[in-house]
Amino acid sequence: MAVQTDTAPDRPEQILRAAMVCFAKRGFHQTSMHDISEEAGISVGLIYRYFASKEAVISAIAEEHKKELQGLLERARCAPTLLESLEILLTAHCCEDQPQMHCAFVVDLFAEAGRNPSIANLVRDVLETGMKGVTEVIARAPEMRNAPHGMKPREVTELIFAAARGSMMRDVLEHSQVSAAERRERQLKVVRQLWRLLFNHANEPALA
Amino acid sequence: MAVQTDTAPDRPEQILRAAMVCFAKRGFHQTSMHDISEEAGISVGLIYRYFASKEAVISAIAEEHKKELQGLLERARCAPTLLESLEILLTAHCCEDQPQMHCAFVVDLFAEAGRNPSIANLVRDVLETGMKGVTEVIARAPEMRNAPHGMKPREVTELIFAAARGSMMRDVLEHSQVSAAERRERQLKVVRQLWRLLFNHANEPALA
Amino acid sequence: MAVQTDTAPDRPEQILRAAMVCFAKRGFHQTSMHDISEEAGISVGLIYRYFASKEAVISAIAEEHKKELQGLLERARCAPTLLESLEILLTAHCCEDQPQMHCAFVVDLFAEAGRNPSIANLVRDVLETGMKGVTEVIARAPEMRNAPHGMKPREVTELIFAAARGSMMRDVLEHSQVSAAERRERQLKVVRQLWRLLFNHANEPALA
Amino acid sequence: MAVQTDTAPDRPEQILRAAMVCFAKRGFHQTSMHDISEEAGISVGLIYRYFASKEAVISAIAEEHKKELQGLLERARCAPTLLESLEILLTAHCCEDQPQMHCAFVVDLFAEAGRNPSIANLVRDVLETGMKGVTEVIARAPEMRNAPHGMKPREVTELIFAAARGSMMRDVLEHSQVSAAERRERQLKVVRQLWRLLFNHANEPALA
DNA sequence: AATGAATGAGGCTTCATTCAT
DNA sequence: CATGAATGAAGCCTCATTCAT
Repeated sequence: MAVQTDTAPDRPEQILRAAMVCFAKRGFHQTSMHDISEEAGISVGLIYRYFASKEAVISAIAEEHKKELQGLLERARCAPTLLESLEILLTAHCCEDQPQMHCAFVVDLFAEAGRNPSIANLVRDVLETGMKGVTEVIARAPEMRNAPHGMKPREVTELIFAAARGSMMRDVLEHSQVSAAERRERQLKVVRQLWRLLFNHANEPALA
Repeated sequence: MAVQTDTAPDRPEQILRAAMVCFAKRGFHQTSMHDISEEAGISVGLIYRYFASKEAVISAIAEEHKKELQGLLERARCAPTLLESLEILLTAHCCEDQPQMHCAFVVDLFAEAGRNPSIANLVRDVLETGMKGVTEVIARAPEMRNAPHGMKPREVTELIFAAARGSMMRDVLEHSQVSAAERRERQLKVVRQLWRLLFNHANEPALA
Repeated sequence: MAVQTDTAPDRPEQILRAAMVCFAKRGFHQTSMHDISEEAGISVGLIYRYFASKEAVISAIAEEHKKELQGLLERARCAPTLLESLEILLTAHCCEDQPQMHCAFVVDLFAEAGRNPSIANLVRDVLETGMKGVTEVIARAPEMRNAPHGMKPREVTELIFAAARGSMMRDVLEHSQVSAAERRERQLKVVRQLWRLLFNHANEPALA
Repeated sequence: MAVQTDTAPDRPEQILRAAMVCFAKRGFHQTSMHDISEEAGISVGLIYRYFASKEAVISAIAEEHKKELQGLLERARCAPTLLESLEILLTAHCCEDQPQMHCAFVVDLFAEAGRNPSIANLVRDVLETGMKGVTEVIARAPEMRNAPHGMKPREVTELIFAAARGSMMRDVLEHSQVSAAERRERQLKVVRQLWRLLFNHANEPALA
């Protein structure tokens, strides 16, 4: 029924994608509306037809970030083993192709959340969603049964997420010096260490 | 010979303290030079007698952050047990009195580092200093001898720092909702869990 | 098809004209962007849509000055006698109606050229264009054939231009005290004297 | 009687010399009081003990310029021949050693005179003094008796000064590209041409 | 006599936002 | 729906001038 599906552009989507690129490159407050309009290939005024203000764009992006994270969660949930789930979750920020979340953007988002309550609420919401999902996955994991650490699933999740966020912050520092692939490799090593710490039997020898 | 020690203000210090307050409250790019001058109780022009530019103020703060971290490291090195060392290191960002580093500021600093190479270098430098120090502490710790995880000291440090940074990011989200003391308590719990994971024998009972 | 030719203002032109007025009145460095915007009846920001910076405005004016000089040159080239050519060239700065070059502005331009290499290049370019044109006019003039001074066309041009510039500098001193017409009259006298010196036989009687 | 003649510095003189250097280098309005104080090796505040304002410094410099020009005039008056007098007068701006007048400064002075009436008065005064002196020299010159041009001494002076000023403006454009010696050489050629035009018998062949 | 810390107005420039077309 | 010209507040920074020491 819908005509011109390929010629009628989804303006909001187009704008958000452009904004995402700019935000990841320069941060929220270093990005001007003109930057976004240029990246999107449209006029400045048109942005205001779909978003009330620059802040609205930022919020919308945070919403999109939430959806991406939900998708990620879904993929993690479907992974055959717990280790693979964790690998998916913890290295998501390493692949910087596609409309994926760049680590610089996420760090900026948290920084913004520190001052802007509405962003903070959004980010908290995203985070809680993600953590609930992961907590479930972990609670169901057979590895948890023999885990020697005595931590509750939620506690494990907190630790995992903290490590993931911390790695993201680190990545930001080496953004242009290390390739995404290299970072991913390094990150995977850390995930496996964490996994071994958490779920392997203590007497199993480390393999590397 | 120097009289009036109390009336002669240390302008650079005064400015940096004011800037720190503003940066923590609003972030670098949301803080105007006027904000800083007002917070410091001086005129805008006076800032420029001591700092060449706004960026110079940011860099100077980062330098100060480095010194604080070095002091923290010293204290951690002197702690009687490894667990106490880690507690000092990992919860430093929780006490927000005194000229201490606010977590919001640190997250903003990392975000800025993602785009500004000179800031990135500074932060990398600070980080490396901190990590070297902690790696030494860990390498010397008797707990490492019986550690079942097979990780090298540096690897352990990386994990610890990632968790610490990740916690800081989380803190940013709840800045005004949770008291520093509460956050500290929660954070200590995580540290102990991490410590147990890393250094305690699996069959040893948890302490706290 | 283009309607409203009278309501659509040529912004760059409007800005340059306003800037010209301000620069002639106050000099480059005494003129603020606000002065220009006010003189043009527009907002400050709008200037930046058409010119990248204040310096760009100065350069653009210098370019326009070049074009005016080329027009002047054309008119001089078409004059029936050499004397008339010279009168056109040497008294151009006396009539301060129309979008013409004010002498105060030109003196300021040279002063600026003394420190700003990019302006210096522009002015040199303008000057060279003018001098080449005049040299040609002189070389072709029948008066040169019997000229007793033995100077090459280029040398004559240099002298003429020096005298013209020197007169302009003088004019600057009496800008508001003497009318343009008076200055022109006085200037014409000097031109004729120079002309007689250069091209008339000594025994020929003065004309004016 | 005067003690410490060599240790007690003549502050006003010292300040003016420094200001002169700065003005020649950067122009009046690009020179800050701090620039001057630095060049003079004193504090900013001290300048205000001797001069009421920046404008007062500019005026004082113009006064000094007047004195220098008077000295120049004296030397020109003492020259054995008219040609030598003219050479002294017209090439003064070429030697840029000593506390002499730099051409960039003079052009800037005229530009300033175009807007600042008090400076304009000063410059006019200087100019008139100079022109009177030169007119006298010319009136007395034996060359004037046989001069074929029929110009009055004052008219000749006007022409000479115009050419001199015009040359100075030109010099400003090539300030850093041509050495003072080269400029002087070139300038001398022009002076001699002008002299020949004015005072040589028409039938004398040009030599150089 | 001399210093230089301190002020604050003002200059250049950017940018979120509006609106006529 | 779309454009982009236009606005003006605000940001960073400079600088003439003052004044306590």
